[in-house]
Amino acid sequence: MRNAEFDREQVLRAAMNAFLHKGYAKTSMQALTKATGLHPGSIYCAFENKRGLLLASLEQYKQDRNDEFQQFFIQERPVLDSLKAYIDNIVTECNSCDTAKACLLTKSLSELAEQDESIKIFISEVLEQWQQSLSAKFEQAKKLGELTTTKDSKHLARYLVMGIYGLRTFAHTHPQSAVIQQLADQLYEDLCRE
Amino acid sequence: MRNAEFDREQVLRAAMNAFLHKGYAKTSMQALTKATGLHPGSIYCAFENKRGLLLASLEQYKQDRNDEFQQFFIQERPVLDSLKAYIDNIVTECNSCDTAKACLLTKSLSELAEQDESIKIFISEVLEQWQQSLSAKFEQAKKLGELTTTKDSKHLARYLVMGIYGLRTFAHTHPQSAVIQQLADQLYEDLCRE
DNA sequence: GAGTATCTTGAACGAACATTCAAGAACTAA
DNA sequence: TTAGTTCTTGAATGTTCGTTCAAGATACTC
Repeated sequence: MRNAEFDREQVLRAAMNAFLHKGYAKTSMQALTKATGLHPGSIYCAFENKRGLLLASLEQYKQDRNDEFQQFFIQERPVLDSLKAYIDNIVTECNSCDTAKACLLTKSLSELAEQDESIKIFISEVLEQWQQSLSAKFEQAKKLGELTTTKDSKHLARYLVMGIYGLRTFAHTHPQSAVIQQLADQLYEDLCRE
Repeated sequence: MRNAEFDREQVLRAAMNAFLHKGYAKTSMQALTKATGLHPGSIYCAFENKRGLLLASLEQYKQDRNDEFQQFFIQERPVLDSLKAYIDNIVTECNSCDTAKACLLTKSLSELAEQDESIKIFISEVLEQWQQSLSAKFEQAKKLGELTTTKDSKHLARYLVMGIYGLRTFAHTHPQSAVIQQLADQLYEDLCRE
């Protein structure tokens, strides 16, 4: 017996960054061996092929994003304050370097949805879960009396998700602009209105 | 002397569809020769290379989209009615086949922004012009008393653009869903409020 | 410490890629 | 009809791609 030598999470984060940077098609195996420090054989042994490495990276990305999400709502403060902090964090991402302003899930979805049905389904499910988490937070805010609106929590969550998608795309044409924060503020305001 | 035989617009629309369908990297020259009906030599003679064909396609896409935009506002009716019809048309696109729900500009931006600065600049400028056209319509609606809001027209245009970006991404995970229309309606409502 | 199972290594593979170019076809002008 | 110019054709090119696999290295078991 003998265990693999590499750190799986470390490898997957390196692959994540590579895919985020160049997209799936343009990220060559050569680039992936360089980024991960693994030789081709090891990658194929551990992840079957390039597609498998993307799937594993998406899975890791999902977990990382999930953990991050939980962190924002773990603190003792109004739910809406946590939500605002969560949105503002996304704004910060949008105003940072090119790699961070994109979301690996939506980027991969856009590139591969038409070519790979099962990847499309996987990503759609992850995004749906995220939406449901947000919906639960809106519901919580309503129950605690923080939020007074007649609108359905699920609708609010969808609207926020749509806004965040839009924000990220918008950021591509507006590097480090105060406009992103302005739009995010407007979005938050519209969500919490009446 | 002798003129080229092919119809440039027809060729560019075929290329546009190919790029929209598979993305730039995954659209091979072989696929492009098939889609356009042109032989490699003709493409390289007319557009220099694959990248040149994309640029020409983007230019054509810009013109087509511009013409389409103007059509919505040429009719004699309240500006806001035209705007609503314009948004609803996008909803229809989002609910149609996979190829139509994406925008070639944002799709190419997402794929190539980090690798090709001049393509990024070109696309950013086209999107900025679109935003300004929308801004002008909001301004017009204000002047005509259709819209009563304290908000800056440019801000409204940015918010709408963000919403449309988000709508298109959202549509990728929700094929032919009533939810898209619901979100668009909410977006329009938020824009025209107070 | 010998034997064995597993992991690592990286050169080698065929396939697919963007691009080229010389030969052939077609149109124009005289 | 002919000469000249331009466009079309598609096989060939060199490169890069994802993937394989046999040889070597390493750790565990008994």
